[in-house]
Amino acid sequence: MLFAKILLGVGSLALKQCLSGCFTEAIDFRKTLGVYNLCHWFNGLQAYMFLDSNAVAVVDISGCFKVYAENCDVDYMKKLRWVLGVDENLDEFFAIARRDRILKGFADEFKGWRPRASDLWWALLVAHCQKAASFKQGWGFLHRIVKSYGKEVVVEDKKILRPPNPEEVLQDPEKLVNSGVGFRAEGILKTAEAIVSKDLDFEKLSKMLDSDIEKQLLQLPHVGSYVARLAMVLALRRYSLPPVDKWVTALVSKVYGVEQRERAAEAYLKSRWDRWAGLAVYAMTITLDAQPLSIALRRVERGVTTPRMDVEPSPLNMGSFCRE
DNA sequence: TGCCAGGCGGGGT
DNA sequence: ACCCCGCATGGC
Repeated sequence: MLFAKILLGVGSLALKQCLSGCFTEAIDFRKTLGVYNLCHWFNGLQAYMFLDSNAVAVVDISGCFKVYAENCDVDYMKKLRWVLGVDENLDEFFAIARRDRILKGFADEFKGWRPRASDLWWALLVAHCQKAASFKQGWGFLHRIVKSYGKEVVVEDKKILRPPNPEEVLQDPEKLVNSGVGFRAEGILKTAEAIVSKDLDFEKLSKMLDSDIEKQLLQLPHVGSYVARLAMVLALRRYSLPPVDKWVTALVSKVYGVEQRERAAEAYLKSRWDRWAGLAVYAMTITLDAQPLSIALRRVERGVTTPRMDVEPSPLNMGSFCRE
């Protein structure tokens, strides 16, 4: 018994294989797995995805997968399909994108891409980290948070870093502060409390209308409409309310000639994209490599609106964080 | 060296 | 319904 514990290592879970198989759907798994994924979880060939606190899926770019969990009684196939967006029909979104000045190229290159859904906690953490920060700075925070807590699971004899859960962050808030998140720490901690206390609950939210989900999220201190809506895109696949920040406002204003105000940009995005406005914003950040505003604007002017693989870090290429 | 950021909240008008 | 500032750090 004691020997077994030592083999497993302190704090690591003993996971067994529950599922394996291959998807046959026409999905571009390389892009689906690669977009906005940290280097610990995607290496260009395969990705680790956390389906819940006790389950990890290993998915490769050909669409083959294995699911490891403590307990195989859960319907992990359903969770995996949700996380990968296998059953999401984006035809309408891509039809609008093909006629759009910014997303025209994206519509061609990313046909077959599906946004991965992250869990609500990670989605909110990502959103908090993007407040008043460039893409590079924001994802730098996230990378440091994951490394600083250093939580691991063992999958296929390899130790894989996983994000700290909200309990672990509340237990040791100093690691959060030491990750350099600055004033964002308070909002992150309040969000963690709400999730631990079940005031905020994925199952509850997923039954609600988009506008009601936003209202619920806005109850949290230091969560405004940007953080709320980005989390809705990332965790709930709800796209009707676009997360509008200064970057998107300036871009929309320049490209479509609308007044440079958040309200105007939002109204324009909703009228153009209807229920896909949030996904359109997300796609804009991907296709412009989440470059700072001045560079993004220049690229749109020159018509360079598909990702450039030499830009690093970018949503498609986040390996540089691991090499810092 | 400084200055300021892809947001929020609390203060003003 | 606006505008302005501070917030704590990192990045240029």
